[in-house]
Amino acid sequence: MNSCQQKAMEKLLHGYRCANQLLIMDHTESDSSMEREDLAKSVLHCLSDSLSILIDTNDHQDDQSNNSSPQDSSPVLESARKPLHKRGRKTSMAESSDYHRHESSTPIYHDGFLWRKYGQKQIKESEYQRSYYKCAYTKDQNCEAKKQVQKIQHNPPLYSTTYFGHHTCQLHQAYATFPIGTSDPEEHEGSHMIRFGHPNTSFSSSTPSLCRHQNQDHIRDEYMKPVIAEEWSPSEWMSSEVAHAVEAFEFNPLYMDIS
DNA sequence: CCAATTTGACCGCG
DNA sequence: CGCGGTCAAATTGG
Repeated sequence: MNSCQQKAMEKLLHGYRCANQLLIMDHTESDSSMEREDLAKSVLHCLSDSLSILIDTNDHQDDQSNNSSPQDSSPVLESARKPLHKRGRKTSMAESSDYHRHESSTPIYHDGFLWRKYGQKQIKESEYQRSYYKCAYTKDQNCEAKKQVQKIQHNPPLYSTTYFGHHTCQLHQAYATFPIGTSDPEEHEGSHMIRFGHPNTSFSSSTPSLCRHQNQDHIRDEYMKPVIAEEWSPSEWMSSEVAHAVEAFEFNPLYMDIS
């Protein structure tokens, strides 16, 4: 499995998790509409990103077969699709493993990951502050993923969310994992599935719990709350082969074999 | 009381 | 030296 496929796979998986999270959310909670919207957007973005990756990969392969001059063998991913930053003038962070910027009319808080804020700064040219987040599992699992959220325009409102690095943590995806191989329906019936619980991971005492809500200027922060899902069966949505493949991928993305 | 956020200090880089 | 990014002590609030 090449890196582009892997990338697409990761995106799709994340989209799957977001959709799943959306599905198991407590719809009776009044203040969850924002979160639902964010998650739905995340699903769309994951799908469109995966598509773009696959399309790019395809184009790239076509280029290579038609004309055997691979102009650029570096990863074609986000940087190629998103002309947000000038090429050849990369910042040190843009050069780092993974970098993805996204703009939307509302700030993205619920993207399916759990973040912890570690700073906020007034940026020179912008009249709005920039907020710095890192994965809540940074300490626990050395997950290096970070993101920055900044309002960049007032009317119409425009927010920029920039992601750095990729998630190496396992817990963030826990809500989307499912018991595999145990197809006994009794086992799920009436059982509760907690979003951040993972069947194969024990929680350490430093496992981040869920955060509080906070209002602050235009940068409003809201985090996910634990939600208990009832009567949800993964087999409804995924064939067992796919489920196995996904599990294999999650535990060792490099060894996954799809053709 | 505990954990997450806030916020000013600090630090490395250009 | 100024800027952006990060740290960590203080603060906040459930």
